[in-house]
Amino acid sequence: MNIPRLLVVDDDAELRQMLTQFLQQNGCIALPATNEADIQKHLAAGRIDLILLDVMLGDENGVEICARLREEQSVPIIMVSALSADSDRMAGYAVGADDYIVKPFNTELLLARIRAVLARARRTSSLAHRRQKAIYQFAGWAYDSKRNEVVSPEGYQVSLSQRETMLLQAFLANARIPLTRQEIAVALDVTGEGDKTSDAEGRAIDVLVGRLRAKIENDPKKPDMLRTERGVGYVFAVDVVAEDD
Amino acid sequence: MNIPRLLVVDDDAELRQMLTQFLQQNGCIALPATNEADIQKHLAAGRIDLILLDVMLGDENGVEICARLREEQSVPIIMVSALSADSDRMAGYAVGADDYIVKPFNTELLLARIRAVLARARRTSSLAHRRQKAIYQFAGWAYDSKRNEVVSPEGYQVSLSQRETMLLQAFLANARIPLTRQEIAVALDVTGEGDKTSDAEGRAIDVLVGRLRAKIENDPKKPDMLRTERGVGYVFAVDVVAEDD
DNA sequence: TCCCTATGTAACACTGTGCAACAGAATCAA
DNA sequence: TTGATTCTGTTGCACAGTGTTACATAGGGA
Repeated sequence: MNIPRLLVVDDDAELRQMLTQFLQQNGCIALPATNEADIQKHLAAGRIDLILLDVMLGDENGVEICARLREEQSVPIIMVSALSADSDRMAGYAVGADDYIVKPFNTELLLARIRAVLARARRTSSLAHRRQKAIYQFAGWAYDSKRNEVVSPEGYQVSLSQRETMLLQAFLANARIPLTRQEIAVALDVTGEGDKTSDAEGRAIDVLVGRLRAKIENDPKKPDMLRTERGVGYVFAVDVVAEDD
Repeated sequence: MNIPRLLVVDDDAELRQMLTQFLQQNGCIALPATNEADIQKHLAAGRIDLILLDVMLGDENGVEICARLREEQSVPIIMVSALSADSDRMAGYAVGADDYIVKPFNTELLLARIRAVLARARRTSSLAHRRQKAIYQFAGWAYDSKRNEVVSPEGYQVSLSQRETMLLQAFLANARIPLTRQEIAVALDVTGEGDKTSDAEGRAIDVLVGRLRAKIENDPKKPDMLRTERGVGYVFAVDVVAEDD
């Protein structure tokens, strides 16, 4: 198992220093950050397993930052705050924080919660770091990722374009989980370079989904597997069996 | 979007009753349990999205149960306890609890944390143990939650919109229990992000009910199943049988 | 009976989605 | 290189899903 990489976001230099040091001593890689721009930089630069986010960041607001991060990332976030009022905690949870810790906190407790969140993320980890399986089967279909072939239940071979293949892979890896256009765009943008929003804004995703439907749905007009979740995105609504090679 | 199914584990009958009722009123399906055997039974019987686990269970110990569950299941667990000492919380997190709530707790906060954990699980979960009741039968009708199809007694297939489906699910989960508009609005807004009152204030619910009636009632003018409870809300006045897949 | 309130619902407006048609980019064959 | 073919994003339009509004109607008490 890899050493966890944490991002410590706090505008109080002393506390930040203390926290990073403490975490380093406890087997983590702790990177300091002071504002949203910092966070984005780190996220772009490399893997971050968890963000420790202070709610009060001078002129920025941790809750808002958390909400924005959630829109595009699924990196776990623990909010840290001096505010213990229920309404504050609820605000934290509402924007998708994974946990909420009130200052001053017992450092051991902090570690325990970090471990809990990391363990959960690992247990359920999604798109990114998952071992590549070779053959996927779903609803009679088979997709061989090695040969990049798709075979229908009747035995016909269907050829998918590169883009369609990537889309199918994204769905196979997230069977039964609704994906937003935003998420799909990110999944399709493997380089991580391009402007992730560009795809999601237009209708490119819709059209692409339509094209995939045309190839793998029995009746593309009434999608059975690749369903629309209005106002959300799309779900691959079948069970997928993945086999090692 | 499915209605979350929670398991409320507590040996105090009164508290258990209060909790399940509160959760039902807030758009969840809440199932009561008193001990580990109960939990195992429910897990084996059908889909459970989250377990609310009291730490003190008479002669059993919630922390140990949690640890055992963690070994084989990845179902999210929120521990509930009267103990607030840091060491106790750490014990909870150490065995893999997703959250830890101290009694007495604000019920709104409880809801917020349940939503947070559910949202997290939904975002990332990929494991396939979403074994759920697949088919509901009522008054000759059948609703297949897997294919999301409704079939009339005569065998005609009826297609419901997403919203209508959610409404039907809410009624199926609360057959014979009158639901207020407020409760229905909450059930339709499982994510809890939107303003829950918005739906209930206007006539949106009424219109939606009308549309569902138009599709599943024999004579929509004289509703047989989906009855109006004047001054209260609506009741689904038929018995519902749920079958495993 | 009248009156007031709750409910039913048609009509409308707004938004999200499906998709055909088009155009530029990429790939391939010769 | 040229021309054909395939891939892929964009655009525009039709339509479906859903909430709102306005008005009709039903219930129930005085």
